Amino acid sequence: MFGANKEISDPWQGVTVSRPPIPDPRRTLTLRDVSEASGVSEMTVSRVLRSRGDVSAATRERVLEAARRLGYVPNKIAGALASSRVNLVGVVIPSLSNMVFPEVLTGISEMLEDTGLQPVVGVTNYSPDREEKVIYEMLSWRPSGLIIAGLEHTAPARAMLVQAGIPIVEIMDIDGTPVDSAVGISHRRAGRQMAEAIVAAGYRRIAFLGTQMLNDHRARKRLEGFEEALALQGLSLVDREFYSGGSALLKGREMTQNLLARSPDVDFLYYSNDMIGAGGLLYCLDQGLDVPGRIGLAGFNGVELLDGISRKLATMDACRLEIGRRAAQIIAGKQLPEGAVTELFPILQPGDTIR
Amino acid sequence: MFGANKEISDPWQGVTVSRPPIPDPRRTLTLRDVSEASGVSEMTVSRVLRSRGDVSAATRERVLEAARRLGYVPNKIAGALASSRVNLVGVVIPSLSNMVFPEVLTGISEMLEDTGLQPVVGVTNYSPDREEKVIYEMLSWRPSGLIIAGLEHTAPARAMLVQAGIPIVEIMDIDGTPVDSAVGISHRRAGRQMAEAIVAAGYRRIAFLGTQMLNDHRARKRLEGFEEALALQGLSLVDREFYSGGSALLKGREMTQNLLARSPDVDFLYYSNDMIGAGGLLYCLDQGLDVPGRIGLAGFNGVELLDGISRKLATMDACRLEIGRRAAQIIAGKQLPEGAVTELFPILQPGDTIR
DNA sequence: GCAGGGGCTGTTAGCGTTAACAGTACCAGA
DNA sequence: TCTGGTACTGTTAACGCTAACAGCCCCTGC
Repeated sequence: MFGANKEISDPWQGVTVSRPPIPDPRRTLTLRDVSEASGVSEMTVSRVLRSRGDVSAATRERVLEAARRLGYVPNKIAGALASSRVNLVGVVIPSLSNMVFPEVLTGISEMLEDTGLQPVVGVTNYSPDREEKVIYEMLSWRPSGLIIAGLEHTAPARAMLVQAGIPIVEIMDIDGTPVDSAVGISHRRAGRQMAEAIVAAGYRRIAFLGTQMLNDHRARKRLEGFEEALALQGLSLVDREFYSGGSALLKGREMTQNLLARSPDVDFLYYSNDMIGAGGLLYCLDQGLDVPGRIGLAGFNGVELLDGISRKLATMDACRLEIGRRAAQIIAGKQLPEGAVTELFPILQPGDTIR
Repeated sequence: MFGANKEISDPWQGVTVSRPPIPDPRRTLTLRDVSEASGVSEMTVSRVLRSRGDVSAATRERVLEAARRLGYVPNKIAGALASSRVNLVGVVIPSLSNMVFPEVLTGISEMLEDTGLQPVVGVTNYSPDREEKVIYEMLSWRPSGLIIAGLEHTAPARAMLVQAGIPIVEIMDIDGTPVDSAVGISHRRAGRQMAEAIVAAGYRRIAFLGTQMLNDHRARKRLEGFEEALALQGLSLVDREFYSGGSALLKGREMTQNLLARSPDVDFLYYSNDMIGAGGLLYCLDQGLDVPGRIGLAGFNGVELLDGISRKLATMDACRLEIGRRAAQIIAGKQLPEGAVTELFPILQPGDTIR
């Protein structure tokens, strides 16, 4: 079959002779077409297009010219099957609509840039079942590695990850046991630290406002750490308010209004993320409340996007960019060892909302 | 080769006999392994796992049990090559870090949900060269369709899209000639409409604040339409300020401060997007300026995220969710015809910042 | 009894590429 | 002159799966 090249003297003649029926002009091109158009074997074309092995300058030029003229685009499906090498890295994250994961992605892409590896994103919407499906789908493309947010997965999902035989990096969180390696921060510790800072600043009647989502384990762990540290000081949350969905800034405003109406004497509001925290801050400022004197506020994430607000919300940077970078490094085999936990340490930024 | 099943009576015996070297326990599994483990042919396993064709309930159960037990994950690379069907839809967008494209993606995923099609995202960072590479990369996976932001592409990129032989949907913008089909709004018209509304409200000394990016064609077209409409009223921009990169809210604040220092008598600020518009609004409010009496403001995009700010910024919804939905529908072959331009019409939301 | 048709399972032949190996031609050095 | 190498090109056999077809068995209806 591949011997057809032998019969060809004029490459153009070969094209029509060797294809019995009328060649469909919009059929997608193969290496074969370029091979026939340039009068060399498919293997040589393959070598030219991948810049692998020695090819004479003249041949290379002829092949490239033909490929360009025909508009040939290689078929990676076939290439991947033949070489059992796939330049894809799966990235499984819960959401794209808050600002945190896009930044992680930026860190990943940045680090993968010069490796020939390409990230492929899958979104789970914080649903464990959906995550399981996304993992299955991703693994079925046999990627070179997988980066996945969080340490909590369904049992089958975990089994798939173990079985996959590729580097797996669980990101964001390190409070748990990774399948392979992990890069992130301790959210429990982050919650504790914030609580300690708040209490040290003299606040005592503290409330929490956050997401309802059962599957946002990182938010849950922060709250657990937070309450744990309060308990050590003999304190507990005065009130709490949960939300789900909707516009974060507006939700923060509404939740804050509700909570202050219900518990007017609280002196600190701890939010599970910066967006709702900023909404709350805007509300407090609109109400003319003395921030941080009468009431303090803090969020989480260090969302740069919000820097333009008149008062800077206290927060903790989640090291998103760095997490993305490190995870990509592990997958790409740069520097870092696999099978280990890389802990990063967020910095508390007191901003203007803690006295 | 595939006849091996005939020799097997005990499925387990077969496994060791038919693989000359010691089978690597962590080798990735194939249909063959499931076939041997369940005592049926590879084809039957394939049928069971794809629920295609008739298979007896007993056999199906046996196969599924074996697949589950082994932890088999099908190899889509091989499947796609054999069936020349790929359930992937390429989505090429310029950025993930402003809020607009994630929402488009949401619309796309939502519509693709029940079609078996899966979006794969590529980001170009507003670089035409990068876009060309991303398109090449995507097409080399032979996706079922491609959704791409904008109508402006390099010549080779355009050629590739034409050649690809798959449905191509160019989204966001319709001011130009699509390769195949397009779904979007007229940014030129959007700019005109906003200018008309501003002039109708009595503002006369109008300034523009926006991105510097040469390759954000939609922002450029909005500005062109805006100036065009001003010209018809005998007006022109009093001043303009550009930025690139950085935190949008903060940038909006800084730009506004600069511009007002330079041109204190402007009475309207037209921003190229809501984020910098919101930053500007916060600045004006902080300065105690009378909005919208002394000075009016408007942005673009209808970013819901910002709804919690005390004063609502005038804006125009870019129909992002709907654009994503329609584009996905075209790719999936639902309802809409290919090869056509679908124009959507954004609604001007005057908010609280136009008098 | 037998034709015809489901229901179920297996076999064959690729899909388009690349790894591994097999040349061939030519040149340098012994 | 011959040996051994280098530079270049071609051939063969997969990669893991599915389309297409080829059975086989059993049942139904005449």
